[in-house]
Amino acid sequence: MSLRSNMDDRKKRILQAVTDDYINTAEPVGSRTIARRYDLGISPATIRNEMADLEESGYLEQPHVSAGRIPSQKGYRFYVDFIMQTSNVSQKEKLRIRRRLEERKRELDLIAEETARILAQLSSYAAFVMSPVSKAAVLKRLELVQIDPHLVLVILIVDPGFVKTHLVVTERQLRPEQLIHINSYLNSRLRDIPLSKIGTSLLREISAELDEYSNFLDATLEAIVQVLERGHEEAVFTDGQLNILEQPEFREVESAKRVLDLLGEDNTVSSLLLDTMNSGNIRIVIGRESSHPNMDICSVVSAPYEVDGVPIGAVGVLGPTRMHYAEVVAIVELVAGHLGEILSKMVIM
Amino acid sequence: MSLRSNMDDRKKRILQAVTDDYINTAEPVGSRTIARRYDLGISPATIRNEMADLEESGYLEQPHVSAGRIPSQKGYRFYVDFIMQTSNVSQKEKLRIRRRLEERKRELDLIAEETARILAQLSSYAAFVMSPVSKAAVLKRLELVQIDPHLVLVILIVDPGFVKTHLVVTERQLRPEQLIHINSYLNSRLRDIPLSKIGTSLLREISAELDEYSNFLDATLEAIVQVLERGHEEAVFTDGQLNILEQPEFREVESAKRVLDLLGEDNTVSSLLLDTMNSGNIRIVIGRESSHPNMDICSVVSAPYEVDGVPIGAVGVLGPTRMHYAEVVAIVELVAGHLGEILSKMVIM
DNA sequence: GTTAGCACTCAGATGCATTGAGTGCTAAAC
DNA sequence: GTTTAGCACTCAATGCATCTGAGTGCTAAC
Repeated sequence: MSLRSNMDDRKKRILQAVTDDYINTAEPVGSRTIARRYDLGISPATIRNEMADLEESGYLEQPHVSAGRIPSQKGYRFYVDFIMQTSNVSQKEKLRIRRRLEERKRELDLIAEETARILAQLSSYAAFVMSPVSKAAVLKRLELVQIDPHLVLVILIVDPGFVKTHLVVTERQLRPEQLIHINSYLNSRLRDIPLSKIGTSLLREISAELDEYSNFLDATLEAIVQVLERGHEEAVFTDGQLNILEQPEFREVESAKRVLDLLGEDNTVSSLLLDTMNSGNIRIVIGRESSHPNMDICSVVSAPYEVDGVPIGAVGVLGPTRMHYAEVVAIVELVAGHLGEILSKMVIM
Repeated sequence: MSLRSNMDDRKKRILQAVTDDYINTAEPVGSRTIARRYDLGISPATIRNEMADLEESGYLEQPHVSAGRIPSQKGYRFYVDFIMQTSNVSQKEKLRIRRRLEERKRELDLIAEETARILAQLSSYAAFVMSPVSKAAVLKRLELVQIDPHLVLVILIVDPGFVKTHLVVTERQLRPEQLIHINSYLNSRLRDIPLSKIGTSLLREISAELDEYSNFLDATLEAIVQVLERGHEEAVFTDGQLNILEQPEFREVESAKRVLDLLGEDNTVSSLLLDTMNSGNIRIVIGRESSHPNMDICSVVSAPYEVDGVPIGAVGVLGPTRMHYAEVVAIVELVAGHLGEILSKMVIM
């Protein structure tokens, strides 16, 4: 008998090799594979013997006798506790993640997103909603409200559009009369300016003019840019991709892939919705009627939504050509109608 | 030759029967099926003849010679244009939809939701995030800001917590001094009250005390309830279910179903995350180590996130037992860390 | 014009042989 | 004692042939 412990170094390396390989390939790992892929300096036969030991002590198992080995639950546990070392994420990656977490979505997008979710649930197919396009929107007014000695709430009133708010932390404490001064100055410079014209250059100009407050202003103005910048590009929100997979025609992985890829391509869906918006009517596209090759097994029902009689966006449902058209048409029309109404109510008179 | 048009009434009814049946069953429809299920008063043989005609004129097609018929694209088009009548949605249903569209999510939930999305993307598995639990939160201050003669912005400052804003449309126009009066009165009644105590009954009381403004108050107070009411129940947000399906172990529809159902059950996931939160440490649960039967083919990596050193929630990733543990552990830790930091910054000092 | 009867077709299920990846065991080599 | 080559053995996966049954089209009777 050897004095080796139950789990010597070589066994560890083999367990690691099996686990790593299986994690990557999802195929049972044989002794030859390990001998080839991992430079352990031992022959397949030796590895076989070790693997047999590892199986006996419960770290590996065999799906069937002539397959390779896979880690057992105990094997994974050992791997996690004693073998693996957590990979470290690059600094750049960390920053990117941080930034994404800090990003806030604009109100309009939230509504579009929620609408997509509702539509998907109601229809049991995939749904998408294009958020409103508002080309001619102007900044109607801007209001600064002191929440706290170091905290100011920026309120932006956009017409035709919405009220947006944003919190800004101030380094230096501002007195109320200072805030009022800044507030009225900003209004005099920004009132009735189209959002598309409010870029970094204009704001930098303003910051220079009011340079005594530049410290506070920079943060505020940056917030304004952030809120407004994305205000005039349309975005499409999708939901219910999972519903698609419930449909028997998409049982086969390939056909499901084709459809999901389709939904992934932004411009396909968004150009379809733009068409619908411009047409001003509910539209049903069946299979190859669409120009898109991958759409031959799908149908789409889409409808525009309007504010003050003007179409400003569109919603749609995608399902198999074998779709519950009657039901879906009713739902799409209903949701488009409601969405238009809700948006009209949010518009400042 | 008959004088009948290309598409007489009986053909229409048969096309309708085939389409309806196929929409519901996803199986090619045979003549016997139609004779049995739809009361057309004709025998299968007659239906066969009609179906042969419909196929010749392109409305139906056969996947293969000994299968039933299915509608062609042209068939669906005819069905949509001339046969189907859009079903109407019940009044009750309409209201329900309307209400869901009008609901707004609270800021905290949005952050949790976005975090889940990021985590799912980074890990390529399914991700979930429990939104922060804040049992002892109190209403620190309440601010009313006139945006417009008929529009008031309600600002709620919660400690420890967040700033929430809500727009209220006022029927009657309020003078600035009236608003200030209401504002200070509301503050005197609500300041430092735990959110859990601010219920409809307290607010109704206040409304009665200030009954000259009750019209405006009712809307405002309702908004407050809406914003705060759900403030102290934890919610779990999930994302990346689709990623799960990409894993080869979940190719089989049944096993995928099991996992997706698991993710659907709120309390399974949330109790797991609560455990993690209370443990205060990153946790790896492998296969049957969990008590849940359907989890035997999955692993979960979860970590708490903290504000001021106190765990207030948790995030997690679910994948097959064959999971990239090293990578996922790093990602989960990173995201939990960032989330805690971001939330601390949102807290009012 | 409608229907019953019947021969015919073909996808899908079932059963059986073949193949090959991978094992465990034995005995030789180190 | 440990490692390795050789070999018989196992069994999932694959390919192939057969069987079954749903559904058709055609013909002839009603």
